[in-house]
Amino acid sequence: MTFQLLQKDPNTQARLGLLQTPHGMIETPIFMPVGTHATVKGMRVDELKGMGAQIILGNTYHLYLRPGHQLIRELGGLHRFMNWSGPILTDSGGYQVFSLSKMCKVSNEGVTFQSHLDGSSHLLTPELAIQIQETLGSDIMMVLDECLPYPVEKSQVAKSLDLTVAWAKRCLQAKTNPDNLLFAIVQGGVFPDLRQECFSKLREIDSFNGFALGGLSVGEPMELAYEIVERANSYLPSEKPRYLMGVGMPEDLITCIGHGIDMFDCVVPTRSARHGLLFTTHGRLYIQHAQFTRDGRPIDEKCACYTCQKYSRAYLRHLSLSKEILSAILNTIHNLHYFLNLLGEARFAIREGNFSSFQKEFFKQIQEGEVSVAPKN
RNA sequence: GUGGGUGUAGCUCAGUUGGUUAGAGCACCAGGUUGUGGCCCUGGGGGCCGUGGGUUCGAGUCCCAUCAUCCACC
Repeated sequence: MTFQLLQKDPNTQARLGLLQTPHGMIETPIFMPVGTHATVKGMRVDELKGMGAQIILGNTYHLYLRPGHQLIRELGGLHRFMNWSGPILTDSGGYQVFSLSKMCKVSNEGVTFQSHLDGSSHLLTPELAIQIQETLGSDIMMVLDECLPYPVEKSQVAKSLDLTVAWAKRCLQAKTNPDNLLFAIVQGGVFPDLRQECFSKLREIDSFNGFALGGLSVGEPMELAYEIVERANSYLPSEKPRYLMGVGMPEDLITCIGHGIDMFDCVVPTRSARHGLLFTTHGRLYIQHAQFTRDGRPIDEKCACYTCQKYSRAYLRHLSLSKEILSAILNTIHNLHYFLNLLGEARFAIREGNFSSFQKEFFKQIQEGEVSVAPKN
């Protein structure tokens, strides 16, 4: 059994679990930092481990185009290549084909797209998506799916479902390594009935190691996404892990854990860090704001991260405005620490059986904002 | 010293035959950012048009002087 459900919260749908992968166990609920180009931007792997990262995400689309999956295999596989010995989840490349490539054309066979790097043309099939992920040495692979934008006609979403299901089946058949895990992706846009229909068809195939909810947080109001997640809890099998792809903000994570989600990934902590947006116990803080010019306090007085131990808001503001490399590094350390620590606290609360009060306290502190904004100049 | 060029937003510059309330990019300030292109999107504040005269109904624009600055030649 690869997934072990340890505990369920009495008042919410929150779950505590253990997921076994070829490179080790991970505790769920979990947040997976995104390492697109075989690196979590700005972070050394010992720093990642030090702040409690258990599993990271690599991008099939990017690594396939550069430096190439075969090259990575020649150099010992993705783990050795990037010096990360823990578990790695790889996406299928589907999302990036739709979001990054210059043009893409979907057929039953797969998706033809033009590289955003050099314009070269490629055909990504379900079989190739699996082959690339196996070649990289992924611990958790994702099926190739069609990710539709928002808003989109229901009829088009319905039509897309059959393709996503057919591709999922082909991905399963293309899988050659029994050790690696493979997750299916439930699509269906913001339509609960289509979501359930998609799941039912995937369930018939029934050999996936987990189920992901895809195609959310692509521009729809978060309330709609929450509704999809909440409803999915009723039909997703409790004995398999559930992964909400691409989500999200701290508020989204805490809400969706309460709806039974086990795994998340999102670029928000890392990308926001590079743009100066920091997450704190009391909500978001944009470090470039003039109010921090002479603020000698840390980002978050309750935070135990390296950045908060050593540096002031005033210094971090200066670095961010100067676009210094260290700005991205220190901000990323803080944001990732915040996200990973938040999930750690959530797991603790579930273990203690009081996740709902943890949720309430979390939102209370976020909404309160900062008690004192800045010292007088 | 002589000849020529340039002075417009913090910076780099547009600005039509003289015609409403002088614009842009960058910077700055403030929102946004959800399966990563070190971005991107939206809004905002900012001008004695070097200075002083003159012509004109009307001057950033034309004329004179002056100051600053750059280039070339003595």
